[in-house]
Amino acid sequence: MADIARLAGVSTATVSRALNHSPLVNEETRARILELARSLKYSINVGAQNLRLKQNRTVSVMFPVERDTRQHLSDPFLLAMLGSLADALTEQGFDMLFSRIGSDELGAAAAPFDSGRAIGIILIGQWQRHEQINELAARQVPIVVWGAHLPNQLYCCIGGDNVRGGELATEHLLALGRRRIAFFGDLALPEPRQRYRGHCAALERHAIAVDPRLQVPVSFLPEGGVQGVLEMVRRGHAFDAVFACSDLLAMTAIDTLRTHGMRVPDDVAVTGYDDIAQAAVFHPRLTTVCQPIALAAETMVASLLSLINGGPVRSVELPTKLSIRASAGELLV
Amino acid sequence: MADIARLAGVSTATVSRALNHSPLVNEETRARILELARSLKYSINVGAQNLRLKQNRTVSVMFPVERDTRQHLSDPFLLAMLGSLADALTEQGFDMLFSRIGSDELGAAAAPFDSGRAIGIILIGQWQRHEQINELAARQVPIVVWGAHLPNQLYCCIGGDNVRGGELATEHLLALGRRRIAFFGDLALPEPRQRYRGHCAALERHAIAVDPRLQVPVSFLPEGGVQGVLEMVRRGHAFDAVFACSDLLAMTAIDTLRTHGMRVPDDVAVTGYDDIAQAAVFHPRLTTVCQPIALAAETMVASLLSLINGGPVRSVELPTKLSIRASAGELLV
DNA sequence: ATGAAAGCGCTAACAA
DNA sequence: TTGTTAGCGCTTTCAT
Repeated sequence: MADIARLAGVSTATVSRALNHSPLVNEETRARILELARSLKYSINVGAQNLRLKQNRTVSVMFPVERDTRQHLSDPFLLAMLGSLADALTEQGFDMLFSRIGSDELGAAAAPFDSGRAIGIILIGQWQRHEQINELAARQVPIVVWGAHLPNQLYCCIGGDNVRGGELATEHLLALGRRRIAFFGDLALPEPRQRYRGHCAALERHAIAVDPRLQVPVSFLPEGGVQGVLEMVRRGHAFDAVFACSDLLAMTAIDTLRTHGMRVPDDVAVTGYDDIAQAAVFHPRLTTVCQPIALAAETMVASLLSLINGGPVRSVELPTKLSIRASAGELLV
Repeated sequence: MADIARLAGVSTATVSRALNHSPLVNEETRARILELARSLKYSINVGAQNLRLKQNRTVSVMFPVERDTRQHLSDPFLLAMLGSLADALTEQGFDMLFSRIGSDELGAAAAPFDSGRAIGIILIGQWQRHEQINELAARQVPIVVWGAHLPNQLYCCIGGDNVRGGELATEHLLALGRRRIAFFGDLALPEPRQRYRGHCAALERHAIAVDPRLQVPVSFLPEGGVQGVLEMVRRGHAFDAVFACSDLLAMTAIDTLRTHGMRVPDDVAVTGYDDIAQAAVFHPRLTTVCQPIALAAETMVASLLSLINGGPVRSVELPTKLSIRASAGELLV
């Protein structure tokens, strides 16, 4: 900027004004300055500008990673969420600072905010760290979380209606005549736990006893589907359906079922969760609970901005619906 | 920082020194300052620090998006690449600034660098913008690109060995007795073009004429696979195999083939490209050309850092191999 | 071992 | 319409 000022024979203040389209600057001077800036490929130093203006247009998006498993980001659902967040933020003129973070150190999720790099945090997944996130919110860190609604939640939480999702999938399986539905999901995590609650509610409505031997605690990693099927086989407990807590799990489960000579949906009906793009072209096409990714991203961004502006914010449970395809069998109408 | 200085009864200079573990500060003073900082949840303002130190630990990752199609980021391969880049950057202690950018405005890809927000750019995909990227490199913008090696390439380019990949897949299909291989990919883009070259080379080696009626220009969008199959059906030109330029394309193609009553691999053998995680659990399991994503990300990050440090940088073609599974048929040994 | 002062690149009062 | 000056939060020389 100093260079431009010297070359244009004006002060840096005038250059600053010209670059910011201030009406206070002479038309001819402005033209000269802009031309100079263009030819020098000059861009304002955003860091210095932010410092001076005490502003910031960067949002930090945090992706928790299970430390011990050294899993890399593999679930297409989460990845798609990331893409939609990038879209939503770009739309609002914000940059996205993207970070992985160990799920055991969620307390450090506020670092980009504390250090002034970002004006707020979007956290994708709460894991078992409800309390730690609550502490951040109590500290006034602007944070929005993708996850399940929990009691005593101080932070703004956006998520699908997991109980309803659990009901929808289970009701569908029951309508198709399935009675022994294996549930693949880790009840230590809030979202699977709520889905399981919906699942049990549906069973009870049909006067079917909840059988704990049909519940298999598997992680969201791709191997989860494999492990779930192997565990059921090991238990030797009969089952005619699988409720998988993600499409990724459903896909690996179906592959493993097939390896073990079980036909899908004939022998075992399978429902997934998320409705990722590939669910529609998987074979058999996945019947799955649809989570509205783009809407989720937009809602999270809008909530965060509202939070930052001191506006009202409420947690939201996004509507959920069932995408009926082939993997659970055809519904006869 | 001024707050801490006041509370500790020292100058900000001392606080700065204490926080940066300078040996010049009294043990007891340091302890008092650190304790104060902890209790106030104080973090150094990175923007100001960068400004003063003229340093920066942020790398910009740019994702081109086709403007007209308003496609959102949907290819699992690209998404996985993003995850691996995040890992590789975190590993090296860098932050990742993530942006979408219209593929028609790649000239603006250097904006985060020009404005001092990032020390370098990683661009995922070169599209038809070879010249524009060359201009950036000529301007000394530190940039590393994922894409195909091209003549007169001034920028550092990391990519798979596309010609070899094309050969591998085609050789495999030929070995399985296929002779009329449809090629799904847009030859206007460098990577598909090189794969096609390898494809043709393999055909010629087997004295099979290249038939342009088997070449279908489809985009990398999910619909590409559908369109490819529909176009082949429309042409009414017999084919017994499909070479798809991505796994996503292969999957949607297989689904569409099935819809049209063609069995895979019995009637039509299909090979994909990328070897994404889901390729292994798709049905039939995808035979596909493997691109080493994690290695790609590490190489790009290492190259960029080397470039920034004025070290030597060369473009790299990463080794490629075929993951043989079921979608092209079983190879009899 | 500590403080005073200058300056990183920018913007906004205030003055001219 | 333009320039001078101060200061955003930090680090570092130089002095003490």
